[in-house]
Amino acid sequence: MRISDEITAYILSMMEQAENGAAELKRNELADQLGCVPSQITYVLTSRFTPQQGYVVESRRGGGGYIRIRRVTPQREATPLMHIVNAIGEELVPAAAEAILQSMVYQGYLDKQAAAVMAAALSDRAYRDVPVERRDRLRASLLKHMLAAYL
Amino acid sequence: MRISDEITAYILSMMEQAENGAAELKRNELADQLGCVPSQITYVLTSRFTPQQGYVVESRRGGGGYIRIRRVTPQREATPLMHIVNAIGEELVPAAAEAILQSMVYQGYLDKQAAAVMAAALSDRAYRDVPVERRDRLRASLLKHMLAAYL
DNA sequence: ACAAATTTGACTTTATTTGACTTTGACCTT
DNA sequence: AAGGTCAAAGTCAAATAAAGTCAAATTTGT
Repeated sequence: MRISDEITAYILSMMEQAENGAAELKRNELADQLGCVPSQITYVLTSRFTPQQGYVVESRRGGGGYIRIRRVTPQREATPLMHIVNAIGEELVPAAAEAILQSMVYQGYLDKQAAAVMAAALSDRAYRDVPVERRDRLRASLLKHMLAAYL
Repeated sequence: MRISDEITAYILSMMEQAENGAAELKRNELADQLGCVPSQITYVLTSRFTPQQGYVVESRRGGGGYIRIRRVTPQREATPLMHIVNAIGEELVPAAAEAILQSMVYQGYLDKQAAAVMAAALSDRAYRDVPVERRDRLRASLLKHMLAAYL
């Protein structure tokens, strides 16, 4: 069995145990327990606990640091919102981003102010320092993360 | 648990207790009570009770010295949001971004959900494709644009 | 066989803790 | 008034603790 699957399973079971549904762990400690290098934990987090999959990950470095993983959608029936999140690919052109936001507001999933904030974060005007060819990827990533946080 | 968090909690509870809302303490005494070195208190003060986070710290050395921590309630009119926006420089590290959002929520400029959305857009997690050395610039830019849009 | 996913480890960055040393202020003493 | 003593608080850098990054090496699935 893949070590990354074991890590995934372990985290999932931690989340079930915890009464608030959030798993909190120490990267080095867990790596040690499961016999892998710490960066393997990071890998699992970025490949299996993404916003698209309905998770939010927070962390802190330094003494007393930690990693916390929360589920933001009720696991079974995905909100229509998550459907949309899933439908967003790896890249997102500005017009598509606009369209998604507008339709979500229209359908009542998003309030106007939140949509305005997101629109600002998805506009090329905020990306002066980002090379043009990277912008659509960044835009897609930002939208997914923001939507997950909005839930 | 982090000793610095304990110190923080202790100070906060002192502030609640006091009828004027200000905590007054003796550095060496408190360090002794909580079992840490005195400079640890200083560390907590500079890392968690900054003006950015809405606190003012005054102190006096020498015999009969003390440290007083006050929460400064910003008068709304005097601090038009745009000032804050202007105060954000060209670069912004994650911790500073967090502090700004928290203090704006506390001051009632931002509702919690909007803050959560912004936090998601300011987290390194959303920047997988952005080179590390460009992230702080992007973060600053995004926050400014989002705040402007929120108004 | 090849592309995608995983595994590994060296290196970087951030946060906290600790302690030796410095500065300041109040109160004495002469 | 001048200086000395001691009780604070301040400074700063080293030590420690943790998470993040990145790219090379390996494994897996088609």
